[in-house]
Amino acid sequence: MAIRSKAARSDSDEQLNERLAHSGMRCTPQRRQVHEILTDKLDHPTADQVFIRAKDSMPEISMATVYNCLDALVTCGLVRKVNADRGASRYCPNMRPHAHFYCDGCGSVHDILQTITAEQANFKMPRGFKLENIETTIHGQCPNCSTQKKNR
Amino acid sequence: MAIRSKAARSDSDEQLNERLAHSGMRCTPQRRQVHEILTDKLDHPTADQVFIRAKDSMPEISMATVYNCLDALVTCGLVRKVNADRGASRYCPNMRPHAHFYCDGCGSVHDILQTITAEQANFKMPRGFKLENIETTIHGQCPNCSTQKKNR
DNA sequence: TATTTTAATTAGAATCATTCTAAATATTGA
DNA sequence: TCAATATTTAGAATGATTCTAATTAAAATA
Repeated sequence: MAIRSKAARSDSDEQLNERLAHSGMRCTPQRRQVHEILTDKLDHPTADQVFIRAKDSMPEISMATVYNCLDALVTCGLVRKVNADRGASRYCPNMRPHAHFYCDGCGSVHDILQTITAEQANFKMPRGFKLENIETTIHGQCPNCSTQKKNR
Repeated sequence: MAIRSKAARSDSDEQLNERLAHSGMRCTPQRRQVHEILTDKLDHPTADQVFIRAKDSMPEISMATVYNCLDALVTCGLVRKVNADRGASRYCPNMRPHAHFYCDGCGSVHDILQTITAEQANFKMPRGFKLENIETTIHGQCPNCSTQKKNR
């Protein structure tokens, strides 16, 4: 069950509305639903997982719509698409700068609320290359996987 | 045309041989060919591009073999698989620690011979998470794309 | 409000990159 | 040489995603 008040929900709903409108897109029940799924549980689900969760309360929703909704949310800047390998893309509603921890054991993704800024990194870019954004992915073992490894 | 001496080539050939053997794999003409393609031109080609280049001097080679060879090279530690988005994987024979610059204009990938170490980054990992490796991807515009953008 | 325009949803086909399968070849070791 | 093992090959199968065309919904306009 979602642990947010009605007020909090309608707040984020308004923001959703506004952001979509700003990109010339409509706020539909499906987009609201997909957005809610992402903000409810911050586990970086794949399109497939979003589809399964969405069907609970919206049995008619189609996979194509889930992709459309996710795209819309990415386009209007409410969600990030995360790709650590060539597996299915994952979606993250946390738009503050942060790094992603990627468990090489089970493939789970977790936010690490820190980043490396361009200044901090002080990359000497070759002539002509324009640095716009630094993305940091940390690979390792999540708590589950690292204890399992020990006990083998 | 490749700009390396025969001596340099046989050097890397020996290394290839050794590394493959170390992982219990054989050094076949196809693997040699794929390895040479990667070291010849450091443009991070996709499996598809490697396939096209390999066919020049080995018209019989199959896509499955290219994948097999690339896997073999990755497994024996001579090549890295690079994934900046969900497009085709790219392959990089530079095994020294370095970051990748990814041009959002044309999708080209370039090595940046610098990295961020775990110490430098000083990530405060949540309890139980084991950091093993930090991967840095820089997004931006390559020289070509950034001048094109200006002149529009 | 009725009508037109535009956007979004849907199911299913198509596509792309990759992996799998099974048969044919090549290589290594006994 | 013969057996065991690894590699290559073509093509089928898979997984994730995108595309297509028809339908439905929403917004804008008359």
